[in-house]
Amino acid sequence: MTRTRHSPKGERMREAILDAAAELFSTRGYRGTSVDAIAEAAELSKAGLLHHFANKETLLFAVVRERVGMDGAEMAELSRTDVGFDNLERYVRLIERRFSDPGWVRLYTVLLAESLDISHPINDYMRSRVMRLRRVVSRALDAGIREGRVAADVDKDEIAATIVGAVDGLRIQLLLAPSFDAARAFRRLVDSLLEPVLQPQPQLKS
Amino acid sequence: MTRTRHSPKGERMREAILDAAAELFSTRGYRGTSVDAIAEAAELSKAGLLHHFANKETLLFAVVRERVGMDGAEMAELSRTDVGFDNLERYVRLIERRFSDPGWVRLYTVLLAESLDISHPINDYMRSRVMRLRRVVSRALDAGIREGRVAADVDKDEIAATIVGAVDGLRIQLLLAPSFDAARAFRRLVDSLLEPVLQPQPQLKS
DNA sequence: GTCTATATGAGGATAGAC
DNA sequence: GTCTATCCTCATATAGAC
Repeated sequence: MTRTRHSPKGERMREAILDAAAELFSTRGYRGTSVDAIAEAAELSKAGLLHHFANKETLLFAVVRERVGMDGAEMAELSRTDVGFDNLERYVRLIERRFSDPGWVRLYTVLLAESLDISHPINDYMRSRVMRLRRVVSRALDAGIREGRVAADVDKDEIAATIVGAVDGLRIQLLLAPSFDAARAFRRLVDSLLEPVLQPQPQLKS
Repeated sequence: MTRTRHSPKGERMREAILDAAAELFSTRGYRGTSVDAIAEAAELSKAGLLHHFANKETLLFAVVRERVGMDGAEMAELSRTDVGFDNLERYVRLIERRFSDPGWVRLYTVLLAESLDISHPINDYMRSRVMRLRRVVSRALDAGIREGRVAADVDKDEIAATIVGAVDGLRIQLLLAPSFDAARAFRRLVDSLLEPVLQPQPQLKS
C-alpha cells in the first residue's frame, strides 16, 4: 500500500469517482467513456478528477481492482494448488453468485469484451486471468481423477476451456437479453458436461 | 444494389481496403483502428480511402456485410421458420466450419465484443443477430418436440441461450489460447446438453 | 481515382490560481 | 482539493489540385 493518506472528504470523492467510472465503463466501455463524462457524473471538474487519479488508465486499473475485485481473497482461494475436486463446485458457486449481480455482470463483461483488442490497456491482465481460471478448473479435474471420481482419460483442457468459456458466453447472452436464468443454465451445463465422465461412487452405509 | 458502377481498378482497391480494414479491426478493434492505419495498410492515402467509403462507419458496415458475411444465404436458410429438428444439426455444422477459420473467428469475436458497448455503431445489429440465433435454436427444439424427438417439458429458451452463448464463449477462449479443439468442444457440449432431453427413437428394421 | 493540405473537433493532460 | 484556462495530440473529414 504505497498510497498516501487521504482526508475523509478526499476518500469520499475518490469512491464517488470510482462509482461513476464503473457505471459508465459498464455501458459505454473504457474507450467509449471520456474523463469529462466521468467527472460530470461524479459532480466535479475534469481537473478535479485528475487530482485523485493521475490519468484515465490509472482510474481503469483502480476500477478493475476495487470494483471488479478480480484479485480478491476468493480468487486467491480458488487458485490454490493443493485443492481437491470440490474446488470445481466452489468455482461454480462463485459464478452463480456473480450472475445474480447485474451491475457486476455488465461491468465485467464489457471490460472483458473490450480487452480482446490487443492494444487495450487490460488485454494482458484479462488474458492471464482467464488462463488462470482455466487452470483452476483443469486442476480440479486432475484432483478428481486422483480421487477416483473422474475418469482418467477425460480431456481436462477441453472441458476447462468449455466451462470457462461458457461463463463468458452466458454473461454476454444475459447482457443482450436476460430472458433466462443464467445461474441455472450454467449449473445444468456443468452437470451435463461432467455426467459422462464422473465415476460411480461407492455409497456409505448410513 | 444502389451502388454505382466501378472500374476494375477501383474495384480492386475497394477490396484491398476491405481486407486491410478486416485485418486491423480483428486485432485492434474498430475503435482502436484509425482510418489512417487502414489507408497505410492498403497502400493509399487517407483521402484516397475516403473516396471509396464515405466515412469510417460506412467502411465498418461494408466489412460486416462483405467479410463477416452475416446476412448471407446460410443465415437466411437457417432462419427459415418451416424447419425441423435437423436444423439444429445444420447450425452446429456451420459453427464447426467457422471455428476452423482463425481470421474469421478473430474478426467476428472482436467486433461482437466491442459492440456490447451501447454507443457502438453495430450494437443494435449484433444484438438482433444474436437474438435471431437464439430463435433458430429454440425453434429447432420446438420442432424436435413436435417430431417426438425431444421431451416436451424442455426449457427451450434456456438451452438456446446456453448453446448460442457457448459459441461466443468458446470463440473467446480460442482467441485467448487456442490450445484445444473448439469444434470438438462445441459438439461435445451440444451433445451433453441434449442427451438428457432426447427421446429414444424407435429403430427401423434394416 | 488519388493526392496534399487543411479544417474541425474531441479528448487527455498540465499550469497555476484559490 | 478543486477550479478555470490552456495546450497538445490524434483522428475524422473536407477542399481542391492533378
